[in-house]
Amino acid sequence: MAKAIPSRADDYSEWYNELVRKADLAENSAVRGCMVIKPYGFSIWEKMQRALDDMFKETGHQNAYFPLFIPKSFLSKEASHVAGFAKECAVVTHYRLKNAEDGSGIIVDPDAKLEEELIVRPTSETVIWSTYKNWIQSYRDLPLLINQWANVVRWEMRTRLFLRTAEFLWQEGHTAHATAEEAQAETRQMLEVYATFAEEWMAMPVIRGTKTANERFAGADDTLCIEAMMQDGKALQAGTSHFLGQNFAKAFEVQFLSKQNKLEYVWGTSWGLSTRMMGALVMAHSDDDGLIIPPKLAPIQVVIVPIYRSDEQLDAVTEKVKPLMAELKRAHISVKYDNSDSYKPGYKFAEHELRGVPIRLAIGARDLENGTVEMARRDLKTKETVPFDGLTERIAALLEDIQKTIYQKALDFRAANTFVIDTYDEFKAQIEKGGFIMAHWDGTSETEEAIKEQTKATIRCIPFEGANEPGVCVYSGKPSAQRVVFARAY
RNA sequence: CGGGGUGUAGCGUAGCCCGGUAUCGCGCCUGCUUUGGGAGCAGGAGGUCGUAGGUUCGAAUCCUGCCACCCCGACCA
Repeated sequence: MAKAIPSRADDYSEWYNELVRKADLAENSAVRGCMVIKPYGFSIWEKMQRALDDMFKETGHQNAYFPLFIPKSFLSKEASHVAGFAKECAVVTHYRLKNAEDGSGIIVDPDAKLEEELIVRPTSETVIWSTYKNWIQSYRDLPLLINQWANVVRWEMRTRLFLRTAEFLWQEGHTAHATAEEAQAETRQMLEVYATFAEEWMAMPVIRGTKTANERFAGADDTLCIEAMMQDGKALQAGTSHFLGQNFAKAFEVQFLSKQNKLEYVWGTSWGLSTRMMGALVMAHSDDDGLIIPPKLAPIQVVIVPIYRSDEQLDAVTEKVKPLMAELKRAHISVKYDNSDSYKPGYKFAEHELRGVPIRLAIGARDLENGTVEMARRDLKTKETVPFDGLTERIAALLEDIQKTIYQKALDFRAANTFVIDTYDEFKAQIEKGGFIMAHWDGTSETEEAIKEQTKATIRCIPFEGANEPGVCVYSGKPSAQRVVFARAY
């Protein structure tokens, strides 16, 4: 039978799109640039949410919710912020529909025009800071550590499932602090939360670093990010954490009285991580047979497929499986017994591989006789026959091993596709082949722009670690203090 | 918004150049046999060919407008 999904090597975009659809994660909606996240895809997102939310709580944050609509005037208060988002905003201008007088259908009632247009939030800094103005008066009100889970809308020219949709789900943290140092520490701390999430939960290694001025968030003094490498060698920005300085505090007049009884502007941060991570999950680990979901994020960690010829055999297998399932659940391992009679085992095997279930068990008459079970791991596609006794411990250990193995595989892939380069000719040749390029940069926007123009490569980040040797810029030959990460990006 | 491509059954497609109301596969329904890697056979249901016009005795096919989607660019998490 033909492969369900095109090979990664043929056309990476096609492979990605087909996989997202076939694995039942999401599909295009009838609404331009939006997507429908299907139940299976959403269950993975829920696991991501829970993991992140726990880490936010551990670091002292609370959840809240702010409005979807932003009065136009709010958005214009911070000059660089509005400049950054103006081109991609959905705008509400009316509040009522009516039947057309000529009977041609429903039209917007021209009499129902809003006094002031509402913007569907592309991000919530402005509504939130206008609220913070009322919440903060004293140093005793600080720090204010708030997160919200929400949807936002950015009217992108070109969309792509999970990676860039007109509407997407995310969390956005917005904090206010008494000092710049404290806000900067918060920015750095939340980046580390994201990095931990990416590496320990998603099994996806990331480079932590700072964005250049060109790539900085609109309204921030400093933008930190984590960058991951996808299997086609392109970079994906997986999370950002911004130090907002006093920009929003000044724009929204958020001031507090300090211990010294001085009126001061607060210092802000914001940080966000979106459903784009679902795309990252697909592109970081999957193979031509389907998804490979890290065990820690898999909605189903173990699937059990019974092999039988008669109802009696099925009953016998079911009796054997029942106590095992109870035991797995006690060990907090999620398990599904796929006893549907509609499909044959081979079909079920392929289906669960497509969906990325980490471990598959197959049990038939032969196993009942021998006290064994066939255990298959999704990541390496290997299988072995193991004793039924002690299965729970074996499965727990294997889940951990799979989590480690796919992380290591991604790390090795990144290492094999990261190149230290010192001449512009080599730079241009390598960027065509993909991967990360560690090169010196003179620190100017002109050089960054010129390289982007000529090679489509951008500076993904100025990494915190591992590139701290002086040299000369690969483009201009001017002095450089450290190497930066160049790549083509999503 | 520029450049390219596609729109035919739930999904994937042939037919279009050279007009005569539609091909094949998957899926779906029924029955029997199957079940340790995507089952086999037999029978069956399902399409105003994206949409609106035009040309013609006759349009999936030719012409024009519109719409949608995909890929490449600009924009971006």
